[in-house]
Amino acid sequence: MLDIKFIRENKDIVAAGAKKKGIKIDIDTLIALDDKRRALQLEIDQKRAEQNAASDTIASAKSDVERKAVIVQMQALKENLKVQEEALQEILKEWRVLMVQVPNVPDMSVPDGESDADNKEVRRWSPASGDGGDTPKFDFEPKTHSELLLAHDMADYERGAKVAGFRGYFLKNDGARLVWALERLVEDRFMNREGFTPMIVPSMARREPFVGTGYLPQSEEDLYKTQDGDYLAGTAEVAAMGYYADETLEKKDLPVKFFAFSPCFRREAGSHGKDTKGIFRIHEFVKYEQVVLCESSHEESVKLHEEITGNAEALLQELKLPYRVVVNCGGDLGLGQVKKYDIEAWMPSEGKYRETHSSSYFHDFQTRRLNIRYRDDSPDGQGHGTLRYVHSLNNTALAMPRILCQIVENYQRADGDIEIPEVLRAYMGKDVIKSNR
RNA sequence: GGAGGGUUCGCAUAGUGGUCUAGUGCGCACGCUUGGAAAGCGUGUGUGUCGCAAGGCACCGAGGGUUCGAAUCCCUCACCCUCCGCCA
Repeated sequence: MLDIKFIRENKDIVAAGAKKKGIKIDIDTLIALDDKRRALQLEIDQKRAEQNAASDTIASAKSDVERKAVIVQMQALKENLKVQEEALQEILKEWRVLMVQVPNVPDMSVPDGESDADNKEVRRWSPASGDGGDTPKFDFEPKTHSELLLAHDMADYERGAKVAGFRGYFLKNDGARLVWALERLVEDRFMNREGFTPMIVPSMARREPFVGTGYLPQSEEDLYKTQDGDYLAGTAEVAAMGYYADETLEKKDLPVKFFAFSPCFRREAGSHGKDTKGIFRIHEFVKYEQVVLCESSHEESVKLHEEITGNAEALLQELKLPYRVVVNCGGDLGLGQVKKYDIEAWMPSEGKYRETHSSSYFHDFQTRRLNIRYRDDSPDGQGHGTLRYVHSLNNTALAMPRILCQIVENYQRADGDIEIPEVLRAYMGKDVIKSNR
């Protein structure tokens, strides 16, 4: 949610931002409606002032006659007031519908474009050549992750579908053990990093935090919903952001950094036919997410955005997976996002980089909806500072089992064996996953 | 699943239809006092919104209703606590 004042004062910027994101919204209609809202609110306030004054008169009236006269007057006023209040309710209803549709304004550095095809590469890394790394070459035809997992009895999709339906899966043997090894790796790395609070957060949550984070009402069809009206979250961001909803934080405690774990559920509506083989795109997975709240400053947001992006890159570098970072174009940004980097790791079987991490910042778009504030230092060093909305950011730390796709494909050998990344060997207790020759 | 109690200005409490635009205590801020501190005394002490300002309006868990007027009465919901039942 943007501040209506900001929208009124910067309607051209807001309109241009929406256009860049490819979102249709008529700002003039919203402002015209807001004019009505303001005018009506003023009239109602004046009537209420009259009513409040009369109330004192009635209470202190010397005679019943006097009292009666004012009451009759107020009865008439009340009828009038009621009509206006109902009119205001109608306007507010419409106003809110429009307000939650207004997207946040993308950063200047976000490239124009319609879809992920228009995202711009920022940098590349590969274990062979480091920065500016080339895409790796195989001297044999690389198998797909789906084939590799099956060949080593690390996954079972048929029984997955039998039990859990389309996109259902079981992970077995070294497939399951790789996930557990990765969990321990990422936990060890983030617990050695300053400032992150480890959290296990709810996956099932009320509607409010979904609206607060910007997933609702726009993406209703991407979410699973329970018969009690709760939703299953596609990311720990939802619950982690909800954690401090309606609270005021201390400036000295900022930035707040969560290392949040949760199961994730995504309906993948509209992805029919995409990535149907293997475990790249599935309905249920687990993820460690970095969620950050910081003071209300663009510079601070940018600094932390680079930091949490770097955290994810460090992990991929340790795993020695070739990757690139892209800056997402306007059309590939979510409603609330100001800027987003996707990190994509190399997928040899496809000859493409595929997304493993998504790192974005929102300014106060989410926290305005969630009502998360902090008290700023007062300008003169005395008394209270003003309350401000914190800024929010998030990035994947590690999502599983998706990362297995890139691991097994990049670490496959001509003989069919899969090497285990060096950093995982201690956790796995071996160096190689042997094929069943 | 059943029964009861609760949710008030940072904290604790008062408040059962009209001087409640919410009292008191604690805390906090500033000032006085003091050699310094404590105590004491005094003043102040939320958020949002409209307004150049003076000031107005809204907010007593949330949403509705009754009334000229609601923290207070009625309804619905959320959460917390206690007990009973069930379960781990």
